[in-house]
Amino acid sequence: MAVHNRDVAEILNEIADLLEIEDANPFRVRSYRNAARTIADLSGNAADMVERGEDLSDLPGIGKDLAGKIQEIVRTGALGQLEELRRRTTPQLRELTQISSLGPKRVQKLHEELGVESLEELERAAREQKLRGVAGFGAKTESNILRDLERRKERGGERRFLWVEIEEYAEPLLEHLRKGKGVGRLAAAGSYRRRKETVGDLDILATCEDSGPVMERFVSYEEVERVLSRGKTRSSVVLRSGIQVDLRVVGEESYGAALHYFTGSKAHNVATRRIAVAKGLKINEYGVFRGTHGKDAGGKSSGGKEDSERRRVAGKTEEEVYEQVGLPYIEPELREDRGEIEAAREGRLPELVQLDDVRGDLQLHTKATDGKMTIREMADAAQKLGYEYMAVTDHSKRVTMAQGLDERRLAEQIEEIEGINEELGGGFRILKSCEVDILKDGSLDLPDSILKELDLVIGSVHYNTNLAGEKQTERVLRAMDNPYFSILAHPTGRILGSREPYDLDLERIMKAALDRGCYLEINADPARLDLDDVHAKMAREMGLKVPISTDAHTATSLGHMRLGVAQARRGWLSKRDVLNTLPWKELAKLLRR
DNA sequence: GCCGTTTTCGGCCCGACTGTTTTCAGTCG
Repeated sequence: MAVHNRDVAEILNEIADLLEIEDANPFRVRSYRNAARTIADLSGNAADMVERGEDLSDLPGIGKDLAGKIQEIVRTGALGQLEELRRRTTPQLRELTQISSLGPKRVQKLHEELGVESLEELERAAREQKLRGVAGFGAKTESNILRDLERRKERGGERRFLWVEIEEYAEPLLEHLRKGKGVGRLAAAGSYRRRKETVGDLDILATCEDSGPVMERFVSYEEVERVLSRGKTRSSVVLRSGIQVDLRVVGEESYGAALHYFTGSKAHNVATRRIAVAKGLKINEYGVFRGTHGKDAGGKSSGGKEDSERRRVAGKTEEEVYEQVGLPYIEPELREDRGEIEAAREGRLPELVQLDDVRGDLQLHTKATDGKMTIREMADAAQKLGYEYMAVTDHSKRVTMAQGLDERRLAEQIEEIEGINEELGGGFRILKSCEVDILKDGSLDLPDSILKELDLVIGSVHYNTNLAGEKQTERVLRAMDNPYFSILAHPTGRILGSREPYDLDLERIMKAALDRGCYLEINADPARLDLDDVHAKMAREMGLKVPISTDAHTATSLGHMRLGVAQARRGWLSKRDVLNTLPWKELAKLLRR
C-alpha cells in the first residue's frame, strides 16, 4: 500500500492531539505538528524519499527521532507509538477538542469528572446542565458549547469557504467599515490576503484613534448574526453566511506590524519572530521592539505596559518589519514558511507573475458544447480584457452530457473560427483547439486526422477517475505520447470540498511533459485551482512552464484568471514561468513538438 | 522533540478575550 504524505501528516497530527490531551510537554506536541506540516507541504513524496534512502532529518523540524518514525510509517503504514498512545489514552476525546471553547485541558477534565467521551455524551451532559458543576465551567460556557454543537450539526462539521465566496462578503463589509468614523487604513489580512484557495475565516485590520465607534459599526453590521466577542482591539462575529470575521484595530504606528502579524501564515510569523529573537528583537502586532531589559520577569504581562519599556524600531509598514530582521519584503502569497525566508535571505525571491502579464486564455467553452456564449461573444470579452488570443476548447464527443464535438462538428467549428479570425483582421487571434477526453486506455477521443488541424490540443480526464495510481499515471503518459497533445487540463481533477485528486504521480508526469514538450495547466476555476500551489512550485523547480487558463463557460468567468494568477503566485511562478504571458508567435513555437 | 552567529542544554512566538475567578487559566488566532 502506498503511503501518501497526508497519511504521514495525519498520524503525526493524531499523536500531537493525543499527547496534548495527556498534558505532555507543549513543545514536544508542537514538534509533531511542525513535522506534520513539513511533510504535508512537501512537493515530493516522503515515501519515495525513504525508498531512495534520503535523510529525512534534513527537512526542517524533523530530527533523528521523527525521521525514524516517518520511516516506520512509510514501511508499515502505521506507527507503534500511536497504537500505544491510543491504548493509553481515550482517542475519542480528539473530536471533542474541535468544539469551540473546548481545548485539551477542559476535555480531559470533562472526561475525568463526567465520563464524557463523545459529542453525543457532551451534548447530553450539557442539556442536563451537568457541565456547570465542573470547576472552571459555568452556565455561559455550557450554552456556548450547546450552540456550537447545534451549528456543527446544521452544516456538518467545520467549514472552509472558497476564496471567491469569502470575497463576496469581504468586499462589501470592508466598504461598510471604510465609511466608519475615524477609520484610517483598512485591509483584509489572513489567508484571504495570502490568497489561499480556501479560507476558514476573515481577518480585517483597521487603524483608528478611538476604536469604539468602528467596533460598534462592525458588530451592528446588518449581515452579522452573532457577536462572539467584543473588545477594544479585537472583536469577532459570525455572519449569516456562517463566515466568522475578526476585526482588529491598532494605531497608525503599528499598522505594518499588525498587517504582517495578522496576514500570517502562523508558520511564517513564527519563523520571522525566531530571527527577531536571535537579533535581540521582539515582534508583536504592535511593532518591532528592541528590549531594554532581559527576560520577562515571570508570568504573563500585558503587552502594552511591557512595550513602553522597550524601544520601538519598526511597525508602521510591513517593509520596515522585514527590514529589521534583515529581509526584503515578502509577498503575502509566499508567506507559508515553505522556503521563502531562506530565499529572501539569499536574495532569490521570485518576481511574481501579475494579472497584467497574461496575454491570453488557453481554455474556454462556447455554446457548441456546455458553454453559454458564442465564440464571438467570448472573443469580445477576451479582447476587453486586453488579451491577444484565446483558445476555444470545447469538449470532445465522449463528454455526452455536454454534447461534446465529434470530428464533423469540430471541423465546422474550425471553419467558423477561421472566418471570424479573418474578420478580426489579425489584431486578436482565436486559436483552434479542443479539450479532448483522455480515454481509459490513454488514447484520445478524436483521431489525429482532425487534431492536426488545431493550433493546440488540450487533454483531460473526466471518466474512470478512480483508477489506481500506476494505471492512472500510465493513462496520462500515454495520452502525452500523442504528438498533437500539448496541455494537460485540470491535471488532478480535484474539486475543492467535494472531490479528491486523482491518484497520479505528478512528478513522473511533469518529467514526461518536460521530455515531450507538453505542459500542465493551472485551471483558474474557483473550485479547481488545479495544479495547486505546491505542485505549481514543483513544476517551476523542474523548469516546466505552466499555462494558466480559466475554463470559462461564460464571459464573466474569464475574470477568474485573477484566481489562477494568485495560485501561480502561491506557487512562486514569475512571468517567465507562465506559458500564456508569451505573445502568440513565441507560444506557438513552444507548442510545436 | 528540535535545534544552535549568545548554544549540545535549555530554550522553544506572542497577545487578546472570555468566563470564571478574585488574579487567572484556558482557548484562540
